[in-house]
Amino acid sequence: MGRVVVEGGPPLSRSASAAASEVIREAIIDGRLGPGARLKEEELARELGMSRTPVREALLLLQSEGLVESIPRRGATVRSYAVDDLDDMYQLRAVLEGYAARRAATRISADVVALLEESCARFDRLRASDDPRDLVKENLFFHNVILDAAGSGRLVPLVRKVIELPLVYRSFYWYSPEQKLISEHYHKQLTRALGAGDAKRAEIIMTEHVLEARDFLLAQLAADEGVSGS
Amino acid sequence: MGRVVVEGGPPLSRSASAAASEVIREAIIDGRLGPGARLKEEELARELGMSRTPVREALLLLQSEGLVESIPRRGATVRSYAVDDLDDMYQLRAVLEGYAARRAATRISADVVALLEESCARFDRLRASDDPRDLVKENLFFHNVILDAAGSGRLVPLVRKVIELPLVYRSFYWYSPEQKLISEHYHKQLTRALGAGDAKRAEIIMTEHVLEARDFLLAQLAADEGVSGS
DNA sequence: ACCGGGCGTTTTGCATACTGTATGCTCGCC
DNA sequence: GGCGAGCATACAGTATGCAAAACGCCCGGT
Repeated sequence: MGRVVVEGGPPLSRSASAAASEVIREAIIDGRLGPGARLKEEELARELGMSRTPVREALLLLQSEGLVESIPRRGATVRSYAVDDLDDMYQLRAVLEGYAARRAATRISADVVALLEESCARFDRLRASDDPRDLVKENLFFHNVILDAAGSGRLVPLVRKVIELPLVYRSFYWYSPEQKLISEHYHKQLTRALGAGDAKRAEIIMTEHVLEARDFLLAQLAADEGVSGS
Repeated sequence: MGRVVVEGGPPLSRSASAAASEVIREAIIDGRLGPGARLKEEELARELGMSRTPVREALLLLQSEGLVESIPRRGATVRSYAVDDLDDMYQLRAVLEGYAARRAATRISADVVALLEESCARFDRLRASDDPRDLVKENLFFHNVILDAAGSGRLVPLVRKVIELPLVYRSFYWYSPEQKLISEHYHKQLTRALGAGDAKRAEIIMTEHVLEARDFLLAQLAADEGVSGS
């Protein structure tokens, strides 16, 4: 079952392997490929209209990002995470993003703050939407802007590793209207603190923001006991 | 010029790509392949006695680890780090290892503390040695024990990424006798704080320890202006 | 003499072909 | 009838071949 599992829209990058990693990553993050799903090289290659080689390279990349797990002679699967792992990752994320916020506060420029404000506005508009997908993207954008503003090249790939994964489980997380509201609030507060150059406060807000996200997610998981949304 | 640049000793893994990544990583870390060195796929394949495919995969892996830099159509080189990058990485390392120490304080067991004490003792003995290599290893061991004691599976690979790199520049860093003494002191203090379960203090000590290491390294770099050891 | 364009070489990127190993099934033996 | 060995199959791992892009070089022009 499930014939066309992955399928990109736009013409994509000119590099086949990069295109493959983008498409597969997208598919994993927005749930088309659920945790535990097998990723057969040949099948993916066929669906993406390319040979196995770039697919292999893409899978290798995704593995290094922690999205994919690969057992030596048995192929790759979408990595599934235990609750304890998620807890761990969110704590790490809190530490790292807190640090990012602290750095960003003293480095951010006015127009980047404007970007954050715009993101907040869009976030507000998207809250009404039923489909959480756009909201997830907007949220990711917000956090990425701060990450970039931190001005640490090494930080970005590190955080990506810890950020993207939990997104797999986001679907039902974002269904909570209160959570949407609270997240928007923290985004606004964060924007203000960064605009004011208040490093300590930005760090605190970000840390709390992430830890609350963890709490919500874990609570949902405990309630729904292992159901993987949609 | 350098014919046999890379060359492993033992029979290595039975997986060619894994073997390749190990050999190349070793070569980079211990300096046989200096920063900026070009890594031509065919050349490496020839020297390692395999085809280009596993070499490509190895390079991809090393790229994800930050040891190698690859420009799309122009091949891979050993990544060279500017002073600013090193600064960045050490700050990140301070944050991450500080967090690790904090977690470890409440999770560490008595026998693991004993391990740390033994490491301190060995460290003390090794201080006399001219060759810093053993000292580097002992230091790495100490930090790894704490990392493991932190009990966060996600933390270890993350820190590795930030720890391994600066090791390239380690050689002359450890030549300073005062630095040896100070490092040993911090290791002892850290061991005590962890043994006492004092999380806050362990974090502070570790953070300062790493940041001081950064300061020493950067000072050395500024003095020697771009000389790469030996 | 210096600069710009065209050609050859080098080297990556992708595709295809082959090999080895793990898995599941069936058949034969106990 | 249950169990283990052998076989078939499927798939990852590796090798090789091909095409296209980037770089250096040489040559002609100004």
